[in-house]
Amino acid sequence: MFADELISCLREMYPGGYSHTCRDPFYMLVSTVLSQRTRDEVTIPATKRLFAVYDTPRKMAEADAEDIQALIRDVGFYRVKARRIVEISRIILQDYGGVVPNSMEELLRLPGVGRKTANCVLGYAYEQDVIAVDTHVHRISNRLGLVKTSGPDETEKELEKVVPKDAWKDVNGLMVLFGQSICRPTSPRCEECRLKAICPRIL
DNA sequence: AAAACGGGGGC
DNA sequence: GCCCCAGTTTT
Repeated sequence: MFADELISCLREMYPGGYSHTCRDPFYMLVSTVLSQRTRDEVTIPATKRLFAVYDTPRKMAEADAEDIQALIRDVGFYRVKARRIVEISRIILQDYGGVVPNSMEELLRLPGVGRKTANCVLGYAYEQDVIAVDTHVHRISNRLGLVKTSGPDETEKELEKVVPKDAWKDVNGLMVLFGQSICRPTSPRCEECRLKAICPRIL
């Protein structure tokens, strides 16, 4: 299967792409940190509860981490995430004048921000051509035989070779939607998948 | 390279 | 009750 075939197929399946609550860089950064190792059904409501109280880097920076913890108790790793969100906000306020940085190098200096989170901010909020590789993207790319890789960093490099550049920023959202509904981590719904005729079903 | 962080949902 | 999950940091 060729990557551009898969991408156009996924675009037909999910015409609007992934529907983000908000593409503001700070909202994208905080919501993406909250989403780490945690399902959407939990993180989306929790992020909305959080921003209903603290809607700017300044308010978040001045917040008590324990008050933030109380708002996101159902999110995985909520204690460390609450502390990191306060620290991230302080750095953005003090070092970047309240504006989320727009380079990989600067984003990686923020606590709790790795390549996946940084690429979500760069791709979704700043519209840069990057591929955010999470477990969905890594699993689906290998399951479909698009790449043969052992880790997310390697997957990112290999996908950049086979995916048309104008689709890079959409790969994550499309594969997350596909991975949540059809090509799930365990017990994928192959019978209702429109790719079943050409899928090698690796994994 | 492996462990640790962690509550929620599927089975 | 057990296993896995929109990762990142630490050992």
